[in-house]
Amino acid sequence: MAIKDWLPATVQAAGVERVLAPGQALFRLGDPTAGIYEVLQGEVQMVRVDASGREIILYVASASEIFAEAALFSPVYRCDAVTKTGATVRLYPKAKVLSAFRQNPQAAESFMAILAREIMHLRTRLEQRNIRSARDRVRHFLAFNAGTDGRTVLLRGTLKDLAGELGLTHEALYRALADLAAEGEIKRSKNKIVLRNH
Amino acid sequence: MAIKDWLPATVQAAGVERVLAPGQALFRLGDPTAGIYEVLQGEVQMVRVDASGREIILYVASASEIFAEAALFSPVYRCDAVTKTGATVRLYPKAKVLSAFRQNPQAAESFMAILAREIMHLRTRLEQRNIRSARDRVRHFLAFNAGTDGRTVLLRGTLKDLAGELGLTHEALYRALADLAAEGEIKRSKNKIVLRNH
DNA sequence: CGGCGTTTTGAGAGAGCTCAACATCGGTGG
DNA sequence: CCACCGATGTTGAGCTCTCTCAAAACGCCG
Repeated sequence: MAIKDWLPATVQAAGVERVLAPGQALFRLGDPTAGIYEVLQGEVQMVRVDASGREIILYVASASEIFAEAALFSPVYRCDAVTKTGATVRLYPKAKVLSAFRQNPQAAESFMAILAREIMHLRTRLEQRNIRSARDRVRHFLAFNAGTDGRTVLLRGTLKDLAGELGLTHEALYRALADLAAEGEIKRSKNKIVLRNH
Repeated sequence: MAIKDWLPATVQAAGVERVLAPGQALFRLGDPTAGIYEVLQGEVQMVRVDASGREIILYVASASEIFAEAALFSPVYRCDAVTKTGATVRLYPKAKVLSAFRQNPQAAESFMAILAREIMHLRTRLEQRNIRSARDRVRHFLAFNAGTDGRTVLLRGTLKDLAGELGLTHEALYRALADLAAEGEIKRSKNKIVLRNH
């Protein structure tokens, strides 16, 4: 769900773009919250530093994703946001977003719907990770992401990206797909996979 | 975050309890949405049946958890909710909840905050699952769940439960904890674990 | 005490990871 | 048009780590 589909136009207009150099921090733990961010290009890592100085990664936001939603409801950021490779982000100021929600219950409802859907999606992915077998994990992904016909799965990025999303190495994913195809359970095409009932 | 801490009292009063027998369905794919549910006791599985008749599990809700939040924004349920072992749930009717949000922006904001926090938590858990090594996964958990002193982690349930949350077998968790303790990285007590800087 | 669930330790096997080599594809520039 | 290059895709072989199965110690509660 893209920002432009639910964020009120007035708030969208208030968006501020910012280009981050590799290694640069967008905000740090304890900084007063400015608003929510959308990743336009690159990746932004949310990290927290533990007592012994090690970094723990909380989340890695990629292009088109929103992060720091919780900042709307907290006076300060609860972690650091850093980009390793550089990134472009857009900031939607907290005050503008919140006042839009207060004046426009419809907008608030849309935002809640987005958040609720994201929760559902994350829970499903987490459930997927409970599946040990690479093959079954791929099956779970395919079944859940099948289109309206229940059989066709369109692939967005590369298989390598998909491997990351599934928590597998790309080799394991290639092998699982090759096996499933060899046994006739799926049929692979350029940018899609078709499930076959057997 | 318990329901009673954020759901307006008027809506809470409208909650309806329901006892489910083992194997019973709470709702099915396509049923008109009634509202959101809270699990009081037992477990409720959200499942979807794929084209070839296999079940894919989307989520398993346990005691005190809320599920079907997305139902507030959809006319029909998008999956089945079934309990294997029996459960008690409480239903908060959709109309009551939504009207409370419309009349009371404060309540809407609280709900958004809950959802945003849940997203953050889920993302962190998902990131945790990207860690292969049992030991490092435990480290990630401990670092993230350390109290205000950055060193003490209070354990809520049993270690077995924790193993499930971490996506490890209980044996693997026991061994990882034993190793960390043997190397002096942590100190274990009755219901807590203390990190030691070294 | 007896029973049940959690915690703990042991041994073995399997599955995915790691490292490595190679194929394939798309884009770029001579 | 072709050579080159980088990234993706693919396959092979070995190893490590966790899972699985098993057994026993421990703690709690009736």
